[in-house]
Amino acid sequence: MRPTIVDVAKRAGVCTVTASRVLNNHPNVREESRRKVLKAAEELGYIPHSAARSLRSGKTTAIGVVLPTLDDPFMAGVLAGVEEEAWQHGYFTIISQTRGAAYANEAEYVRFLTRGRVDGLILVTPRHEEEYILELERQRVPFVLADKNSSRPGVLSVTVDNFHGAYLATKHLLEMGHRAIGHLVGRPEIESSLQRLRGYQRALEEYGVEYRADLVKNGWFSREVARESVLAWLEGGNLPTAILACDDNVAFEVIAILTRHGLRVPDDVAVAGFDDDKMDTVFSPTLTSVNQRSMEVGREAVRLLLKAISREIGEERSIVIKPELMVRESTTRNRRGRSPYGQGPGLADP
Amino acid sequence: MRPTIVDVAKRAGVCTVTASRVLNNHPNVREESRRKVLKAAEELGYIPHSAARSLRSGKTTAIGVVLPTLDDPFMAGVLAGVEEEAWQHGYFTIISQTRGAAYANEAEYVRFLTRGRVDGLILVTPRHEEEYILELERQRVPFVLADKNSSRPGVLSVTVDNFHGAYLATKHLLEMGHRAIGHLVGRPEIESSLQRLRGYQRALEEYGVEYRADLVKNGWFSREVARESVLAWLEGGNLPTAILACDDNVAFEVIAILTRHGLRVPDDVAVAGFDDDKMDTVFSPTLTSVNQRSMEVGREAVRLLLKAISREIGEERSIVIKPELMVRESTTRNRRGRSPYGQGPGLADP
DNA sequence: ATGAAAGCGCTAACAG
DNA sequence: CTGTTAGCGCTTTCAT
Repeated sequence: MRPTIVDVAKRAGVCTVTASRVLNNHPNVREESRRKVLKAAEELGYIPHSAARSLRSGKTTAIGVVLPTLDDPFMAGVLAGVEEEAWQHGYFTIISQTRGAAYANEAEYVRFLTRGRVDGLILVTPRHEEEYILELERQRVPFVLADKNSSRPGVLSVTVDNFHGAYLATKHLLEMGHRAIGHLVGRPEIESSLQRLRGYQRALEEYGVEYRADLVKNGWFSREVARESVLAWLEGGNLPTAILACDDNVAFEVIAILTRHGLRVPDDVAVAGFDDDKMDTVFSPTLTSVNQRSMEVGREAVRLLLKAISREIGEERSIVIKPELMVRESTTRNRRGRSPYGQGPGLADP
Repeated sequence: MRPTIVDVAKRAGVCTVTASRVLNNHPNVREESRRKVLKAAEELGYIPHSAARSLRSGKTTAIGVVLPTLDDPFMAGVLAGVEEEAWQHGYFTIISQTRGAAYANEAEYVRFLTRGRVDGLILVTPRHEEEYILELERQRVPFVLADKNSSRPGVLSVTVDNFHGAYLATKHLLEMGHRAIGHLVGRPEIESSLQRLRGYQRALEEYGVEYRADLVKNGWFSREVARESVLAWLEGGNLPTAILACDDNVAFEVIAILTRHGLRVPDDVAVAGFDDDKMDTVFSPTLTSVNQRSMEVGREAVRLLLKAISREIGEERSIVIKPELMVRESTTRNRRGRSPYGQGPGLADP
């Protein structure tokens, strides 16, 4: 049988409470006792039982993150920030991915983690809010929403200023002289996608450029969908001179399609994306993109959550991260000419 | 205070045992009792306390995955497979990333999860094995190593046949007529990288091509390191006619450097990578790559782990996943000519 | 089909 | 500085 704290205490010749104190770095323990307990624990290969500890103490020293997928640069960034910040504060991070709507297991994961497994939760872009946000509130489980403004007031959240991101990118395109600027929208049911659309519209307004519905099409964070949209523009003869994609993956696809149709980026059409993916600087033209500072989102979410856990929440219930625009070749005319070595590899046919 | 099972039982007018039975779908409960308990639980917003449940039952219905990073297509694939398979068997998946050697928190995460949080562990490419594998064995914690053959016999593991993957790729390059084939090695301290090196060597042997030490350089899964290696070849005048990179990220970098130096891929130098990254088919030339079937790795790891948890381990203690070679343009001479629309975007200067 | 009693492993509160 | 007592919330006997 695996050793318990009783075995450790027995072996060290002290009572379990003393052993517990040593194992938890409490003060007021004689040096000799401390030594003996640690030695006994070491010899027995003792590992404390988390469940027992949590049950008694009411603490888990863990925070949970629930998100739809891990195969995404934004998510990876958030998680890196969460892990780093949590670790610094002595917390472990437990991640669960719900893998999309197919399973609809999001609520189950939240419930699973909620009681006794973590001290608080970070929900990244939750889909079926309604189902369990209320429950979390009722249970008084500390939680923070990341990358989504909750409709419920008072809910803690860290969001990227998507409006501002799209605004910056669109403004940049306007300043480069573009007037027919297309936008491939992520998903109409996702709040952040709508905010980007508004940021795009605002920039147009500011420059006195009329909003054209035919220049706004579906992007859906999907290459296939984006392809259809671009093809529709091409066939309709109303191809914009600049395109703001919903993410870099889609932006790459857009560049590929345009290139295949004999158009050059950025000379004929400028293209910008979202995410500042690490691939952005590998290929030519390098991709102009909105950096959402995802690690910062993760870090702030943890800071907010830890405050909620220790019931020190102040005024600040909603943190907004300002994205940055990374201007690169895909939107910059008169780029430093072609490579002196001739044409490099282009983009692939599908 | 959050409701406990006692509250639920009281409200339903039964004892806690009956409530527990209902909540755990035990048979032998009158339909009326069942109804009453479920109603009470619903009304109170009851969520069972995981820690208490685990402490008593000795089960968690959760499996843990510990891995160094999430920002990697192989890891994302493994995790997708794990989550899918585990969910099908009624298990939750808890993931922890240790974020590299910087923290050296790998062992701490393993210990943290080990007792009372999960029923078993999947360790993906563990770095500091020695530190805790022994401990896990001693504690009789079921665990499976993924993507790494343990030095200890009897340890459960799922590995990609890296030897075979590199062998397939090298053989393909040989069949395309190449004789000076370079290899950028991942990391000499990682077993899988060494296995790939051996697979590469074996293929050369089979084709009677002599192994040249000068054609094997550092890749380190790092763009910077790969760049140095390629530059060394260029300056040394011993550039191979084909290069097998340690992963797709490095392969992209290689293509970028070669292109910048006026060389064309695959016409002057063929390039292949590992991972079958989703970017492989976006850019031209599309990238030939070894698909490691990472999802399958994850699925098999779960199957093995669940057997270990239920103590039904049979003969099969070590599963080997056969990778597949995805042949694409970057290694295929006489590719279907240039795009009829002229040169597409090339690869970027750094 | 239901309940009473016991205790999983640990630590907070108190007493010494 | 150390120990005794109690009990976190739940499920597993074992009895009825």
